Amino acid sequence: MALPPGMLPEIEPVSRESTAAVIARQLRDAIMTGALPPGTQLGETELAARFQVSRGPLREAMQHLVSEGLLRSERHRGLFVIDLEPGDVYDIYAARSAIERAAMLRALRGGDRDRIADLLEQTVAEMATAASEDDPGALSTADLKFHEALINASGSKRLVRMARTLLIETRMCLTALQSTYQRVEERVEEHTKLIQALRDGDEDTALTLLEAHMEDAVQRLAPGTSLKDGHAPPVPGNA
Amino acid sequence: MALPPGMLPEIEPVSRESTAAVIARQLRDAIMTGALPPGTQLGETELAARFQVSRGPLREAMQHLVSEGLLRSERHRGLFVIDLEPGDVYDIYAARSAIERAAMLRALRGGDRDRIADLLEQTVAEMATAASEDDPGALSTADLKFHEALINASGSKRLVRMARTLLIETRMCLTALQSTYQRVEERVEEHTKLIQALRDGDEDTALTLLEAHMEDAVQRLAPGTSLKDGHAPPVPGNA
DNA sequence: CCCTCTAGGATTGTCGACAATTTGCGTCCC
DNA sequence: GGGACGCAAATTGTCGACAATCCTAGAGGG
Repeated sequence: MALPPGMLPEIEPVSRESTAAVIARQLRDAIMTGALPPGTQLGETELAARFQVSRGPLREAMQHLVSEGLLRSERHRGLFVIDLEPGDVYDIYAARSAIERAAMLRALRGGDRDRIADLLEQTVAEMATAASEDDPGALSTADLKFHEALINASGSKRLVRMARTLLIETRMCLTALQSTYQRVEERVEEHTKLIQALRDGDEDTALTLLEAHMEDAVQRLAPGTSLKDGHAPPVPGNA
Repeated sequence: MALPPGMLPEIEPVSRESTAAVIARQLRDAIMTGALPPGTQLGETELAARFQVSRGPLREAMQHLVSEGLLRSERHRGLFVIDLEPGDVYDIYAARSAIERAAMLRALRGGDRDRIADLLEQTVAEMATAASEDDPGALSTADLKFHEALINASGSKRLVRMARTLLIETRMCLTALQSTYQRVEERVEEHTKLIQALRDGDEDTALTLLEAHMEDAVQRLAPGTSLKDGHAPPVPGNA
């Protein structure tokens, strides 16, 4: 209490994060960016050696990722990075559509629309920067950040929690099918229009644009499917 | 291959579930039903002794529940059952509204509406039975089963995954505030109308009814809040 | 030549013990 | 008597080793 407030802002224990959390985050990033391609088997012993920790904390990290849906565990067989099938692309975007629609609604009605819009515009600026530097990875990251910010702005703990995995999976989709075939200006434009509708408090437009945004993405990543159908086609196959 | 197909249906390894999964499920049920009240501290050593397992698998189970949001972990302090604040009730139902709306949409458009409706009617029958036996616990369970069935019927892995925790939290709400103050007939009636709208393929009615259903529940459990507002009031406080 | 059975290797699942950290209480000094 | 310091108990975090289980490769028999 002898310390004057304002100094040493946010002093925190030297190790704020648990070891397992650190490992989980690193693996998450590796999966997200494609450093660990889908289907890869993760050996506990090998990873424990690489991270310089025993198998205990590592197992905890793995379990965490399993329950998040990023890893698939086969008993007595091993852990594998999930591989996204065409149907999953549909499923991910359908779920995202539900979550982000709700987040948008809360942002629209919860007040502070301008503040939220400002935050979002910041991420769009990042997108523009990444686009001008021709860095597709950074572009995708900024894109995701936009949606993450939107959901955070909803103020709903549970929407945020549920969206975390979805956004990672989205990133996996974008990494796997890196050819987005979309002009960057168009991509930025969609987000900008979304912000404008939010700023205006125009619910119908905002929700419609959001839906269209998702629909666009699905049709780009998994041609032939549409969110408007109730179910994804069983398996497009390898035709 | 010597066994004729059709016999011994679904023979499975003696231990199909991992130890941690069994423990997690048991704790989940205990939390759900209120046997472990919110705020309870769970000591690893004590639980390990009770379950007759070492702390390893038990820790895994705990971690699982933490990442599901049912337990709150404080580093070097212990694990506690989450306690739901008034704002959480709002948050839970807002999230449920988003998920179930999406599920309903997929059920409506995905075909097999009649089959789904039949499944749902089965759970409503369970509700009626529980009501006639004046068993509020069973009534809540059947109620949850209705919504679980609806979400399962959507066929979306991710909607199902996200809903799991939400439904458990809902059960916690119902247990904590057991006085529902709602006539059982009314409760059954709401679900029945929902099914009818689904059967008819009447999207507008179904979605509206669903929204109203959630709104009703929120106003009953957390009076003074409404899903129509963007944010829950910061904290109703103890006025 | 194909199928079956068996032995080996490798991986996960489980356990008990040790180390690190936090909290609460008792003591000491002012 | 009040406050700060320090010790001790309890709890979690971590580790290495052992046991159980599963896949694979190879030999043997039909």
